[in-house]
Amino acid sequence: MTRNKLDALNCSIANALDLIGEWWTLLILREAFFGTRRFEDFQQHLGIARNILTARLRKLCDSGVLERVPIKEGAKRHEYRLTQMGRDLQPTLVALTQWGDRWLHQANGAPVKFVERASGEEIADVSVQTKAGRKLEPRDMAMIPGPGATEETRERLRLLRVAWEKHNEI
Amino acid sequence: MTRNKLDALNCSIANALDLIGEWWTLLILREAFFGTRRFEDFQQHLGIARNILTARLRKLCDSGVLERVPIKEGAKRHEYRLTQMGRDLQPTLVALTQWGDRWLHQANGAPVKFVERASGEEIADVSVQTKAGRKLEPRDMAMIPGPGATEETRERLRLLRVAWEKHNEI
DNA sequence: CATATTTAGTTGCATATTGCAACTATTGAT
DNA sequence: ATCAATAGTTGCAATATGCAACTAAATATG
Repeated sequence: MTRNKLDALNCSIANALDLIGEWWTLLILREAFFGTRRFEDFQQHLGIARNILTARLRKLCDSGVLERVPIKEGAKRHEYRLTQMGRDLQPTLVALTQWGDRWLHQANGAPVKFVERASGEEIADVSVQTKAGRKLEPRDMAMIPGPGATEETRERLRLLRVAWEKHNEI
Repeated sequence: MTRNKLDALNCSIANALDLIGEWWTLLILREAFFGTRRFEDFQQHLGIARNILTARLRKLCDSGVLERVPIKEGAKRHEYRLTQMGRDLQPTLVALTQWGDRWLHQANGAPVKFVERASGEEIADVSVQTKAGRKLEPRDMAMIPGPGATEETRERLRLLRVAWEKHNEI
């Protein structure tokens, strides 16, 4: 995709994918969560082409997901670190990992388990919840226009609601 | 990426992205959550090339994320519907949407709001939690080898733990 | 029932993206 | 001062995507 008419979609997923939806990008970010910081390490762990890695790291830095900082005070070499914006992708990455674990079984089960650092206790499945913490299944969740909705988005959501009232299903 | 050496990564994100990480795929799934079911509707709403849409829908059906069912009893035409496997991507998609809303501001705010259908109450931010429902920040979460971990994965996680003990940060 | 119009693709070709491998310029180590 | 490692860049081949025209079957219309 050359995501050119992207704005027309009026969709935060489209905007997000424009930044982090390219080939390799989420794997680079997974590596970053794994503690990888250096160009050579990303390259070797992932087996990604060097020119592509260059392009992806640049884009991630430009957009603020990673930052390029000196290895140590005053050094000329640098490393790539997650910013708050990058760390904030954690729920997305964990949700995607759990989905993969659940539906795309590795031969012997999940390669990696997520635990609370302090207790060692395994974390819960990432889920959509009310503010009170009640879990919501897809059918219990609805979409309504937000402040940035275009007229087209409003119309589509209206049609969606009408269709729901007929079928009561996704 | 021709994700060929993908297994070597021993990573559920890599496996998941192999299925749903291609250009357009997550946008097609967003459309499906929006209620879109027919080829022409996907094509028109997204503005995707028809041959690519064909390829993506086929792959999603083959892998069980969507299913191809007759429009109505006995009809020859069919539509594409989310399976349980597909609906199970909801937390991932909502998390990604919220990330986009938070960090990639549309001109006027979020285009779409997610609410509980019954109450109309806005949902919470998707987050990583303990089983007891305590919210975990990235620094409070750790990764340990799961049953499917390769020796290489184990070694990397060990190094990650060592590095953590030195720096206490991601 | 015959014909027109939708629908759901397929095909061929132009363009863009990615992979690969060799090359280069610094940096840091000895 | 020399050398190896690091972090890229460059050029070209292989893939993937975009675009527009074409097609066949299914449904709608008169």
